[in-house]
Amino acid sequence: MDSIRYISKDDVTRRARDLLGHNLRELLNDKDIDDIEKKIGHYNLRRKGYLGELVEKYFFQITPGNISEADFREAKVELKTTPIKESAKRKFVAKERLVFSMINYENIIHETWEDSSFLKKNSSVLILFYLWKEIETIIDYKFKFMHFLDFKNSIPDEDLAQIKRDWEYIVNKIREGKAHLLSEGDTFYLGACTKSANSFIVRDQPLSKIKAKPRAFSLKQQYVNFLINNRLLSGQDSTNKLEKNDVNVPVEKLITDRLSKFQNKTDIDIQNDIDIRLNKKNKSYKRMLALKMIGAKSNKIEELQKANITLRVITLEHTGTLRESISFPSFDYTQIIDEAWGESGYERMSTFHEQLETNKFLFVVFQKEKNSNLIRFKKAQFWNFPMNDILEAKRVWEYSVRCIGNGDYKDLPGIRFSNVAHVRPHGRNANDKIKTPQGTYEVKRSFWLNAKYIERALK
DNA sequence: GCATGATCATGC
DNA sequence: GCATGATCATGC
Repeated sequence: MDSIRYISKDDVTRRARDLLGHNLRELLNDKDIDDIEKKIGHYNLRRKGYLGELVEKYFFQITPGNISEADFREAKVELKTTPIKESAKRKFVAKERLVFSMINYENIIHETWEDSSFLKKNSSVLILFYLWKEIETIIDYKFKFMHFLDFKNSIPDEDLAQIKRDWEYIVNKIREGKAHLLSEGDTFYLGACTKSANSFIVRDQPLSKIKAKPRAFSLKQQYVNFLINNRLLSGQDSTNKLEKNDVNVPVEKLITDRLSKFQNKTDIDIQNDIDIRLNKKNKSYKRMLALKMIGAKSNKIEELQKANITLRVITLEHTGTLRESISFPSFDYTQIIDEAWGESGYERMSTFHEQLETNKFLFVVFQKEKNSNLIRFKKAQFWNFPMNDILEAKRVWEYSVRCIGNGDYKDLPGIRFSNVAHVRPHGRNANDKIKTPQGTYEVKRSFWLNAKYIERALK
């Protein structure tokens, strides 16, 4: 039974404004605070998942019931609380992806995007952004911004078109009996992120006997950053956007089409074609060339950024083999030993696992010419880590964590340990060291995807 | 040819 | 000043 009625969006907005600049501790009376502390206990006061519930119950004084309906039934508003962090460069950034409702594998295969339960529940979402800080409990988080997200009206058309394609990609994968192979990296803006109390929970899927992890729809962290920048911080309008005649062309196609025009051309011919001169001695020569080929106005491409896609230039030997492995950022020895591979209700999944599940790559592939210093553009390929190989990546990670925990840095898994990934130094030089759990200092290292593995992925 | 360690250039 | 992406160098 609602003690306050919210008939319209305006009613909700008016009340929500009182939250901004404050936290629950300031806004609620002592009795409520007592009640909260008793009911959910000190430990759970650190669980962000509870904040949404508390805001609904104690601040808005509503009790959402049916999960298929919006939290504010009459006003048809869905409420979300989500953390942001202060960042030196960009003022505020999303701390996490924005998670929506669970994907019901059984039912969703019968839906279309237009009449999807996702759109129904989320046609109007009030997002309350709160400032996250390491030490605080959830009733101390201060709310900073609010934003009405209306999928049908407040998302740019071209992004909405991509979100629709993402939704369809996810649903089709379930229709093919591959729910267990879903990965957040499969899609661009809307992802299927794992969501469960721990990594052992699995559920049935309708078209395969293989159990799948529970997943929910989510807007990718990088896309939320874009929303924050553009909607909340009156950010600069998109100067890094690609120019296009038809906004309905998916970015994926736009980029591969643009690049395919240069197929089999040498770097010199390509420069002549687009009338530029780049310094070949520059270490990022090929990367700059690739950006020019795509038609990027700067070294960033908004469409890729929003989708968490990183452009990687790959150079094959003239024989077609790939010599160089692909690196991830270096890890912190003292942190990695406290991580768990999968998620649990309290811990996020390990950084490496997260990188594999969320990152997408745009490989721009060149090949060296025999007896010449010319390179030839071969192809562009979008790629993300296939979930078929995730257990092998886990094996490498687990072995690494064990070595680090034992202080056996010489035993870290080299390229022969696995055909998927390995650990290698990755610092500025041999003196670029960081502290280990044993208190010693070791050269920075990172995970790398094996060159042979990427070579196969490119075929 | 490959494994492994080391380093460089750039831009944030 | 440092992370990031992209090699380079060496030795077997």
